[in-house]
Amino acid sequence: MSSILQIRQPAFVEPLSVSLPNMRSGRGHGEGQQALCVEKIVDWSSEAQIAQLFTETGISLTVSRNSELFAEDQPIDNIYRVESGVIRTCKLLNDGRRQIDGFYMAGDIVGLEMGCRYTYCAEAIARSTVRAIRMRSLRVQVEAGGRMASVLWDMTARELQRSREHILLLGRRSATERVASFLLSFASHIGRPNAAEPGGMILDLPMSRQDMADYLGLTIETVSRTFTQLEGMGVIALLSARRVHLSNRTALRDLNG
Amino acid sequence: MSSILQIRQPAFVEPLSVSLPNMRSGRGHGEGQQALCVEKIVDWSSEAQIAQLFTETGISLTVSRNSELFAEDQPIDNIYRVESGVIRTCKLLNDGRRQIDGFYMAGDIVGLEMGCRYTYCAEAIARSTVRAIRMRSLRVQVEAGGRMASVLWDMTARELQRSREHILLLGRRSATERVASFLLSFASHIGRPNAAEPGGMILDLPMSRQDMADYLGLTIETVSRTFTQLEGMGVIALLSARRVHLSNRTALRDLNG
DNA sequence: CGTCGTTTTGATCAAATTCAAAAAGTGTGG
DNA sequence: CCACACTTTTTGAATTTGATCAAAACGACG
Repeated sequence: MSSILQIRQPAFVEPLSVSLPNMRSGRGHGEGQQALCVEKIVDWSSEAQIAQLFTETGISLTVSRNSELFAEDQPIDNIYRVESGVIRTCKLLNDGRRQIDGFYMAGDIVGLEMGCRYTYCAEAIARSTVRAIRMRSLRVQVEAGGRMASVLWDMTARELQRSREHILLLGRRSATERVASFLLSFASHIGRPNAAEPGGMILDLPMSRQDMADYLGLTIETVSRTFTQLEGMGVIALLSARRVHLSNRTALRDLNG
Repeated sequence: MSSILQIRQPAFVEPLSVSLPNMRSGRGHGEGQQALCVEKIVDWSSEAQIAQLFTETGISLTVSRNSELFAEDQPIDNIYRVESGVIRTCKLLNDGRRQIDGFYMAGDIVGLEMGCRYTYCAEAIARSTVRAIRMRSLRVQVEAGGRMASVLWDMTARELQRSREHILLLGRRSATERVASFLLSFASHIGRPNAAEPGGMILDLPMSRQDMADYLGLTIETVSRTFTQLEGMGVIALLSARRVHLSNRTALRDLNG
């Protein structure tokens, strides 16, 4: 029943072999004070601490467009922090159907998994640079306790939260709502949360329609049609295929369900 | 566009007020040895450790059918371990659409969140008992390091993994695949992974069709139709609405995509 | 300028939803 | 034990949303 006959050829993806020398973990940091409970504000001190850890003890790598950082089922060796470019993580079904879990940009952490093997793969959407550190060293740090243990836990929990938002989107939102929601969350992810830039803001989308479709659980055609539909409604303007002007942020927010 | 006019009345849910006295966190446990990397095997020692923590320092609560353990946006106070019954966690859209994230049964942990407020709610599907411990005390334990820090990180990561599987299901699987997948994963969650019980196994589903639909991103009608369709294919047998005989586990596995 | 990959648009199709109603199950009180 | 009210589940018919198939438009690049 409902067998998918047409198999989309997955984009050719270069494997990337990474081998890092063993390294000692960075020195443990002292007693961290309890995280302040300010809602919706990113905890910059932990962000900085993570950044420092990767910059000091991480190894820099360049991943070219469409090559993979790691593959599904590959033993987990490293964890990565994106320095530039964009990484997508995704899962594949045997018939080629693809689901993208997320897009990771400068400052984001990719590969935060605890099992023995990655359960999804990570590929570069555009030429990217990342810093890698050994997963093993993170584990040691966590067991050592202190601020770092709680920061890593926190990061994982935040990822889980994002993931649940994604579940809601895929399970219960219409195509229009999905695209609207995507534009808004990408805009805020890019680091321009809701600054009321007068006249709206311009968004450069680094990913293809196929990537958006695979993230949103739709087809390219539907994504494309929804964009033109939103343009017709005066909510966005398409400066070019990948350059969108969010003219009416409020309307967009209303559309998102 | 695509406005949902008909608003499903969300099932009436009793609020539950829980207030626990402050408690001291359990004593820190000593140096844990590195977790063995045996794939797909549940780490029973950490499971036992968590169980012990909740049993020793947790407060027991009973939640009646359809009453809530905690609500979305409520400040995070406790974290819970299910002792009996079934808890569902879900998110609501303002027009009443609901998405269920997961079903939690004996031994499962509910409410593992790091922000200030819950981002989803938890309700009992059937009368359940849970043990609650203060989130604050867990944080202290994590910062203290040791085995517990890594166990909690691990649990959160495992939840994230489950969540990504759910994303794949909602984004890229057909109705039939979703139901097949649900039956299999529920069967293994219930603790009977793939024991080749000759003649198949009987599964008692504690949740309504509405709950399954809201978990699978479908409607009750589609779930019901899919069940009868699977029965017609000889893959399952419906002993009663909530009692399913998985006659052909292999076929079910093939259906799941 | 021609080629190749991406995006848009159009026409048709199918899967799942919606609307509607019958059937089955549950619990209550006589 | 049965009658009655009420909820859940199943089934049917019509409708809708988004998918599929097909082709044209667009853009980047040699």
